[in-house]
Parts: sequence; structure tokens; C-alpha cells
Amino acid sequence: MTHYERVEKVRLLVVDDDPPIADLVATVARYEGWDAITANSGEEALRRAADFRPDIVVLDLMLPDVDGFGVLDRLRRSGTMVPVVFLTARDGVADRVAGLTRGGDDYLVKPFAVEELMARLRTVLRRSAGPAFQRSVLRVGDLMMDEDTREVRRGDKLLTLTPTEYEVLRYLMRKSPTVLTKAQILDHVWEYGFGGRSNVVELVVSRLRRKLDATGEPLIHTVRGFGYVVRQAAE
Amino acid sequence: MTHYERVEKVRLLVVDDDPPIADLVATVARYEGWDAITANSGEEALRRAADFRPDIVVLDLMLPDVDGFGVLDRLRRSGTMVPVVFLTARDGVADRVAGLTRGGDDYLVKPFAVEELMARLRTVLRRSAGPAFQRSVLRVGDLMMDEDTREVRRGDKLLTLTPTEYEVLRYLMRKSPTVLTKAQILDHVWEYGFGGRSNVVELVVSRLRRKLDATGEPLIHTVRGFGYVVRQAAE
DNA sequence: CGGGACCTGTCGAAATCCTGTCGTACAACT
DNA sequence: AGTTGTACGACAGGATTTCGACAGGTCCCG
Repeated sequence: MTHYERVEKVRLLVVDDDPPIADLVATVARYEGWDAITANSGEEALRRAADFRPDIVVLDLMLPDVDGFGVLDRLRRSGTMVPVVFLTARDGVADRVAGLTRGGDDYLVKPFAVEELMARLRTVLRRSAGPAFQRSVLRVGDLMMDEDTREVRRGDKLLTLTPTEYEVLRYLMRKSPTVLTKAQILDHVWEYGFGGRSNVVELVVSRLRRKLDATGEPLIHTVRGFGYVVRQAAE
Repeated sequence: MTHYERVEKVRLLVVDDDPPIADLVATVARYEGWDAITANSGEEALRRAADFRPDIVVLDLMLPDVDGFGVLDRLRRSGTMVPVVFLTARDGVADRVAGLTRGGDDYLVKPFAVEELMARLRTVLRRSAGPAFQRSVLRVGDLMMDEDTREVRRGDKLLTLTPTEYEVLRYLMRKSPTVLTKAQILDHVWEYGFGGRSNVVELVVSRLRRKLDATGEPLIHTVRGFGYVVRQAAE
């Protein structure tokens, strides 16, 4: 029987011993309007968590001092129930983490795509914050994306998107009507460290267009020399 | 974050001397929209129960100080009729009998699967809620699952499911039309501590399909690269 | 106890689908 | 027209999914 208050910004604590990674996440979160701070060790994480009282934590499992599990344990012991999203290396540890997601927390394998991390953070927040679990639906014109059912519709027409197409479209819709450069799309939707000097983005956009601009007026617009937007009337 | 109304939520007290386990249960319950607190010893449990006035209690039988039965006795003596679900170790066969004869409402053997625990808690709550005991039936299209009789039907056809199949299907139906990842299914339906990096989920889904998608249109859908959903084909 | 039926998870192989690279045709701007 | 940026067909390597076959376990019944 809790009462939740209105809070201005989501507070995020990012814990990763690799500063570039921690910063990357924090930066993206700030850009989303969140309050984000970083910690590069377990001790620091616990210290900063105490003052900062984050709403959510991103926690790398491989830390120099206390490891991720230890941090979680001590966080919990200190009475906080903050939801946590774990980061793990591609191999081994993933198994051990698995058990943790049961609670509703989540985890991602490195290297991850920034947008995917943000999407999971939003999901975890949404679920842990509210008693009534409300759907998350994005709309642009008659284009609709339901993030729970992963259903995408243009009008009544149900579209079947591949994972990559889905992610690119979600990013475009979420930022609509902002124009995004191909580099931004690449940086957010593909795993960090993706070597692609190629034209993947153009490719995926092309495939997307075929699927959703087949019916009705185009919603994905090219801004020559810059990037793409999803929006209704292109002036 | 967001503003939520004050809502009557189920209040759950989880008593287990192993913090990760207590935490696991509490977290899952919260994600179901419940209010959950934990206690790691008998004394603490009694203390917290007094303020918190839980609607239901999950009680490990092996506690450091007072044991589970002691806690139950003292709870009862203090006048509360709150329903209790016991947790016991796998070997304690004697515990089971004793547990039920000594006033517990149900029990579960460790390690358990979180979905099963939640299902039992819901059942106990439903029963204790009042004499007006209504059945719990899940429906998706012409697929029906009666959680009391464990009857599953597709149309008129009665299906015979194995325990694992039943649990997987229940989880899918309960969350329908949300798409669930294989990891989520594994984490919720299998016992915590199950190391399976295998393809059991795919296997069980395959077996389920043979049984319930034999008749009529498919209800279990694959979302490639993501997971599975149960829902009626959206045109 | 012993036999048998059933349940579960592992393995592997085949089928299917997804993705990024290349290359060329096309479009837009000067 | 020249130059630069964009669209997208085609292809091959990979990744994912499906499911048959099998073996260890469990439980029940005689």
C-alpha cells in the first residue's frame, strides 16, 4: 500500500570499471533527461548509491574489488530495493546471472546496443514503479508500435519486422520528429564497437520502407546529407 | 517519476534466512504489483508482521532463532489468521506433513520455481478471501486453462499436458499477449538454480505446439530472435 | 522389489530466416 | 553534365529455430 510521488528525473547509477563504458551509458541517459552518475568500483558504487538514492542501477558484474553480486547483496542488505540491470561478458557468468532476472531485474550481454539497454531500463522502471503495469505504445501518424507485444501496425496492417528493423524503427519513432544521422542510428542501435563502415543503416531503412511505406504516404523521410526522420507530413 | 494513485495491494511478508531467496520472492511479488517486505529471522518476522499486517506470509521452516512453526504459533497467538505458505528443504519429508497439520495453508519444496510459488500464493489468497471462492480460469482465444482443475482445453478438445508443459503454458497465457524471451520463461518456470544453457524452452514449446496447435490456427507464435507469445493471430 | 510407462533434458542435423557486403542504378544538388 | 549521396537487388555466411532420437530419472502398479 505504497504511495508513489512524482519525481522530476529518473536517477541512474552506472557501475562499470571501464570508464568509457560507464560514461557512454551515463551520457545517453542524460540525453534522455535522466540524472546519471557513474562509479568504477564496487566500493565507490555503494558509497555513491547511499547519497544519490538511484531509481535504477546498471551494474557490471566484473568489478575490481567487490564483484557485482557482492554489490547487489550489500545494496539489498542496506534496505534498498532498487531495480538492477546487469552487464556481463558474453561468456560464462551469464548463467549465474540468469537467476537474478527472475526477480524482474534484467541483464544484458556486452557488447550491447545502447538503445537496447535504455529500452530495458525503461521497462524495468515501468514495471517496478507502478502497481498497474501499463503498456508502452509509440505512435507516429497511423504507425503504431507496442513494445510489450512487439506488434507494429500501419493502419490495420500488421507488419512483421526482424529484430534489427524493429530496433531501428523504435529508435526513429521514439525520437520522432527529430532527424537522426546515420551515425547516430548506427551508434545507438548497433552494439558499441561495431566496425561497420558500411551502409547498413541505409539498407535497413530501405527494408523498413518496403514494409511500412508500402501502404499510404511515406513516413520515413530522407534528409539528404544528414539522415532520416519518421514523421507524418514532410512539410 | 510518475504519479500513481493509492491502491490496495496485497501485502506479502517473506521470511527466509537466506537474503537472496527472500529477495527473489519479494521482487517477483512486487513486479506483480504487490507490496512485499522481507525478514531474515523469526524475531524479525514477528516484529515486522506486527506493523506491516501482511495479507499472506511465506515462511521458511529453517530459521536461525525461532523456527518456522514457532513463528506461526506466535503469529496465531497474537490473533492473526493470516495465511501462511511454508518453504522447506527438499529432504525434510517429515516437515511436509507436520507443516500442513500445524496450520500452514500450503508448502513448497526448495528449490522452487517462482511462477509456481506465485500461483500457490494466489490460490491461497483466493481461498482465504472469502467463501465466495471463484475459479481462476485463463483464456486466450478458444484456449482455456482452469487453474483449479488443471484442465486445459482447445475448443472442446481436452488436452493432456505434462507438468512442465502446463507451467510453461500457464506463464505464457498469464502474460499474454506480451512476448516473453526464452530467458524469462526459463527463469520463471524452472527452479531457481537451474543451470540450463540449453534449449529446453524451445523443446517444451515444440511439444506444446504439437498438442494444442494441432487443432485450428496456431496460438503459440515465435518472435524470431526474441521469444514466444500466446495470442490469437492478429489478422 | 521389478517392470514399465512416462517425463525431461541433451544432442545434433536440417530448414529457415537474418544480416552485412558489394555493386550498380538512380537522384539530388551545383 | 559532373559530383556526391542514396536506394536497393543479389548473395553468402551466420544465426536461430524446429524437432527427431535417445538416455537417465521418477513414479506407479503388480
